Amino acid sequence: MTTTPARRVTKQRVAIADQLERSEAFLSAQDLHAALSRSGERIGLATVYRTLSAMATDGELDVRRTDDGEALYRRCDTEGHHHHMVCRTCGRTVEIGGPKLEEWLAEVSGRFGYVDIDHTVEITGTCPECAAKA
Amino acid sequence: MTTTPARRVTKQRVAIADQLERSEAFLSAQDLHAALSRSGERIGLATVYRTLSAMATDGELDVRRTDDGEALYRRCDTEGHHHHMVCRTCGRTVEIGGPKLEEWLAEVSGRFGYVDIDHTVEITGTCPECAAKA
DNA sequence: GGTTGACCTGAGAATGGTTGTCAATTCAGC
DNA sequence: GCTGAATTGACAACCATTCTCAGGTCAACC
Repeated sequence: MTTTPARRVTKQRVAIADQLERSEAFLSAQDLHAALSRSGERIGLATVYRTLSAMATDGELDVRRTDDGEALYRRCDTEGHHHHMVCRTCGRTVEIGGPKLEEWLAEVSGRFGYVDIDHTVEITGTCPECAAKA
Repeated sequence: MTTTPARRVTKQRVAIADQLERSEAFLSAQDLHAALSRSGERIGLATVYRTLSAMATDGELDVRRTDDGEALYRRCDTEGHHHHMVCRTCGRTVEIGGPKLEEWLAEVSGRFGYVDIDHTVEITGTCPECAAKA
C-alpha cells in the first residue's frame, strides 16, 4: 500500500528522537537544535528541520504553531486522534480525547452542510503546579 | 479605562477595511495587498501589515494561521466569542458559537486542574456548494 | 483657510524561521 | 569490504513579517 521510502537509522535521527522522548513539552526545531548542541551533539539545523517534518508526516509527532507562526513538535503518547491542553507557563501538555467534542462537531458541520470535516483544537491554560507557584 | 490611542481615518485604512468587508474568506496581508494593487490602490505592504495587526488587536478582525504559518485575517460578523468552519476549497467561512463545546472544555480542564483556560478551534471542511461541484 | 504637531505612510533594509543546493559522508545489503 | 542510494551539513536562498526613518497627511485649533 503505502510505499515505505526506506528510512535509515542514523545517529542524528536517534539523537533527535531521544531528545523529543525526553521532553514533556512542545519543542521548536531551533529549540531542539540548541538543546542538542548544548549536549555535545553536532547536528546541522537543516537536518533537524528535515527530520522533524519527516517524523510529523509519518505521524510520529504532533505539530502545533505558536501565535507568531513557529512550528512546535512533540512526541505523542496517544496513538489515535486527540487534542492538547498546554500549560502556557511550563509547556507541560496533556493529551485529550473528546467524544463529546466530536459529537458537537458532527452536529455543527451537519447543520451547515459541510462535509469531509477536519479540525484542530488547542487548549491553553495554567497547569496546577504553575498555578500553585503563582 | 482603556486609553484610546487616537486612530486616524486615512484612505489606506478605509481601503483595507473595504476590501475585508467585501470578502467572505480569510485573507493574508499579501493577498490583500495584491488585491488592492490590482484595483488601483497604491498602498505599501508595511501599511497593510500594520493596519491588519492593529485591527486584530482591537478585535475588529479574526486571525487564523495556515499550516505553513501565514497569518490570515477576516472581518467577523459575530461580536463575542466564536469559532470558524472554513471551506477548504473556496474559503467560505461560517461562524459558530458552541455552548456544548464550552461545557466540554470546562469539564476537561477541570479534570486535569488546569485553570485560566484559553482555546482555539479550527474546523475545515467542504461547503455544500463546493461539494456539489466535485 | 492656514498652522501645527502628532500620527501615518512607503520604500527598502533587516530579521528570523524554514527550505533548497550540492558535494561529501554514511548506512545497509551483498 | 564494496557499492549505491539515502543522509548530512554548511550556506545560500526564500518569504512572511517587522523595523527604520524621512516625508506626507489628518484633525484640532486658531
